Amino acid sequence: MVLPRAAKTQRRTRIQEEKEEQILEAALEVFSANGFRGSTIDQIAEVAGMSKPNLLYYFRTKEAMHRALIDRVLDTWLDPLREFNAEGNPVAEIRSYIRRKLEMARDFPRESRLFANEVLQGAPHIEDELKGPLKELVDEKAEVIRAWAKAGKIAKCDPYHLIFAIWSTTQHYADFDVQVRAVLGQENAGDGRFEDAARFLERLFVDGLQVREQPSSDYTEEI
Amino acid sequence: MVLPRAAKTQRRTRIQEEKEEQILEAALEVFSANGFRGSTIDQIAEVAGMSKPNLLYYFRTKEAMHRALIDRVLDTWLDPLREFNAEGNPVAEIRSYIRRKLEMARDFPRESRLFANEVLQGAPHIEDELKGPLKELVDEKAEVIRAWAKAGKIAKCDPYHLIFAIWSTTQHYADFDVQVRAVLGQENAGDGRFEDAARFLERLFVDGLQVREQPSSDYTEEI
DNA sequence: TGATAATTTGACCGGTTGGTAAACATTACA
DNA sequence: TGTAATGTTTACCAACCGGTCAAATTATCA
Repeated sequence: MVLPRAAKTQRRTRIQEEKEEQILEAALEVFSANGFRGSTIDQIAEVAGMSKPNLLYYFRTKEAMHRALIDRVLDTWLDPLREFNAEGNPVAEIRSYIRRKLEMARDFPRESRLFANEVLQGAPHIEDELKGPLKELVDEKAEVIRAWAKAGKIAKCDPYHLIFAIWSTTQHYADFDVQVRAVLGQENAGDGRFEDAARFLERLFVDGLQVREQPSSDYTEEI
Repeated sequence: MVLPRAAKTQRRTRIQEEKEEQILEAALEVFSANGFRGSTIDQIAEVAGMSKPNLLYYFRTKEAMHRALIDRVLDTWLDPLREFNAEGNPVAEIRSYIRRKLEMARDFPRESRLFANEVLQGAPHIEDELKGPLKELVDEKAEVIRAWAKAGKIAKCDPYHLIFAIWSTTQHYADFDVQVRAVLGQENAGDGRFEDAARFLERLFVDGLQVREQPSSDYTEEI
C-alpha cells in the first residue's frame, strides 16, 4: 500500500500521530508568521525537521496542511467565548472573558496571528467557519448580553460591538506585538505589558458597562 | 541616459509623476489585500494597467515600491493622532479622535490593512518607523493624556494602553471587515455598522474615562 | 528472520516570480 | 523638423515553489 496519508478511515499509527503533530506545530509557526501565501512547504519542513516530500506524504497539499491546522486550532480558540455563562454575574463574566482572552494573546500569540492573517486577507480559507459556527456562537452570546442589559444588570449597549471591542483590544497584544513593544520601548521586555493591559481593559469595560442614570452623551457638548 | 527611475535628484517629468501615482495606487490595492510576499509585480502591473517591466522602470524592485508606498501613506495615517490637542476639552478630544479613526477605517481600509499586514508579520519593512517617529508621537500624546488625568479632567488610566485600545477597536472594522460582516450577517451591507460602532465606542470610552470617586474594582467581588 | 507494509528521501518537473536586456516607440526641445 | 532623452514592450533568465516519482530505508509482525 502506498497512500497512508489517506488513512483517515483506518486506525492511525503511533508514528503517524507523532509526525502529523510535528508538522502542524511547524505549520503553526510558519503560517502564523508569514500568512498562507507567504509560507513555503520548505520552510515548514525545515522547522519540522523533515524533508518536503515527507510532509506531503502526510498532507497531500499545502492547503490541506493549512486546513488541518485551522480545524485543530479554531475550536480551542473559541473556548473562552463558549465559557461565557448566562447564569453568572454579568460584570464578572465579562471581566473574566477579557482576562482569558488576554491570557490567550500572551500564551498563544501564534494562534491569534494565524487567524488574523487569514481574516485580514479576506478569509479565503475560513469563510464558512466565520459565517457558520462563529456567527452562531456570537449570536448566542450576544443574546445573553442583550438580556443582561434588558434586565438592567449592565448598561444598554450593542452586544456585537461589545464583543468586537473585547476581541480587538485583547488580540491586539498578540497580533500587533511588535508595534506594542516598539511604542512601549525596550524596558517592557517581560510580560508586564499584559498585566498593564489587563488592568486598563478590565477597568475600561467594567466602568463603561455600569448602569448609570444620565446617558453619557451629556458630556459631549461641554466646550 | 537610461535610468530615469533614478531621477530623484532631478526634476520629475509630468509623466513620471502620473505613472508613479498610478503604480502606487495599484500597489496599495494589491499589497493591502495580499501582504508583501503574497503580492506579485504582475498583479500590481495588471491593476495599474501597465506592463511589468514598465513598473520596474519606475521602481527598481518590489521592495522599493512597497517602501515608497509606506512612506507616502504613513504620514497621513498618523494625522488623526497628530491633531490630538492638549488645549482642547479632554473628553471631546478623545471622542473626536475615535470618530476620526473610525472614519478612516471606513474610508481608507486599504491603508489600514497595509500596515496591519506589515505589523502582523513582524514589521520587517517598517521597524524603524515604529521605533522612531511613531513612538515619539505616541510618547508626546501619552504625556498629554497623563497630564489630563493628573489634573483630574479624566479618570486615571495608562495612556499608552488607552491609545492601543482606540487603535485596535477602530482599525478592527477595517482590518477584520470580513469577520465583522460575517458575524453581523448580510443585512449589514451598508455602512450602518460604522455608525453603530461609533455610538458604542464613544460611549464605552467616554464613560470609561469619567472621573468617579470609588474605584471600579469594587464591582469585581460581588458574587 | 523474512516478507510485507509504512515511511523517508533525492532527483526531478512544470509553472510562477522577481528582475534584466535590448529593441522599439514616444516625447521634449533646440 | 531632427535628435537626444524618456518611456514602453517583447523576449528571456535564473531562482523558487508546489508537487510527483521511484528508489531506498525502516518498522511491523507472522
